[in-house]
Amino acid sequence: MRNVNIQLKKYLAKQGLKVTKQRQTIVDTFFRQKGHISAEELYAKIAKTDSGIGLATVYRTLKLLVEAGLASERNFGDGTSRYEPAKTNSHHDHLICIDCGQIEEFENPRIETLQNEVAAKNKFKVSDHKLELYGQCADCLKKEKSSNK
Amino acid sequence: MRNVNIQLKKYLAKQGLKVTKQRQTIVDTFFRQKGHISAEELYAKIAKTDSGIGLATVYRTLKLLVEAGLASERNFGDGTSRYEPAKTNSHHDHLICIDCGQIEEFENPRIETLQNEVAAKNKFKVSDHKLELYGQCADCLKKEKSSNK
DNA sequence: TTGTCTGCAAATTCTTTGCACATGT
DNA sequence: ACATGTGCAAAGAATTTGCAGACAA
Repeated sequence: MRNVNIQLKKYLAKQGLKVTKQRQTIVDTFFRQKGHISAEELYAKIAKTDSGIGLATVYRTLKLLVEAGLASERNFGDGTSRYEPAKTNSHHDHLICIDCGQIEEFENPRIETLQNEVAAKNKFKVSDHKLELYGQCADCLKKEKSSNK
Repeated sequence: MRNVNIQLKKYLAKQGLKVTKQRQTIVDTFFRQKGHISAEELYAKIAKTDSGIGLATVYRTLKLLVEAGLASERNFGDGTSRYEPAKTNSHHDHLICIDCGQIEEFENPRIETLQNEVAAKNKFKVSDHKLELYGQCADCLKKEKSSNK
């Protein structure tokens, strides 16, 4: 996404921060993949072609992206944080398979509407939301069924 | 909750585990408060009256409760896990204030219904779900308004 | 030039584990 | 008796931070 790069540069400029080679590499790699990557995983991916970038820098850059509003941090229950590109519509949620760990996305405007109703009822001003459904995906259900025969 | 204690004892018996003084203290204290407590906080609460119970045991007991289905573990974005009594209806979700950290609960059957529809559409068998709305609570909004004058 | 960045290793924070002794069953 | 439980301190895992040199503005 060209657009993301421009937004990031704007953000950096505004904050008096610098555009460095490492940041560019990390950001490019991050946005080149679909989503839900951990700092460690991103670090490993980068290390394949671009050794010499430290894990700490990956963490620092991811945090920067979150602050800039270009990425969001999620926590799906294993001990580690995962990051994903912030979609222009942040209105998507996750189906997480507790067997294979696969993460699917979905979105449902009607749920969204109800969320806003709930917030309004509680005089809450919502800025973000997270909805996660944990269970078993179609594949794992199939496997389970055949092994239980 | 008397009931919880009985359930726990059944679980322990079934697993060949023991009912110890420490476990009783921890479990009692845990269920005596409203919810969303971290291991460390629970430990501190216990230490006030009952020193000599180790933090490790608190962690171990909380894990036990989760395994027994009597508590559930949540992660609200700060680095620590929080535990809450598993309601008989697990159908409740959270409003989290990003300013003061206050956590309110709500429940909404219609959201629930839509979640199940989404899952069915994806051939997913849901066993648990987490919905969190992050934003500012009424109090913090009020404070913000008056300080911005 | 000057303040921000970076890699590295050390430090933190949260959580788990190993071990020798204590304690339910 | 015997397996499980406990406290403590040490170990682990994930993330952050201090520092001295490197680099963008």
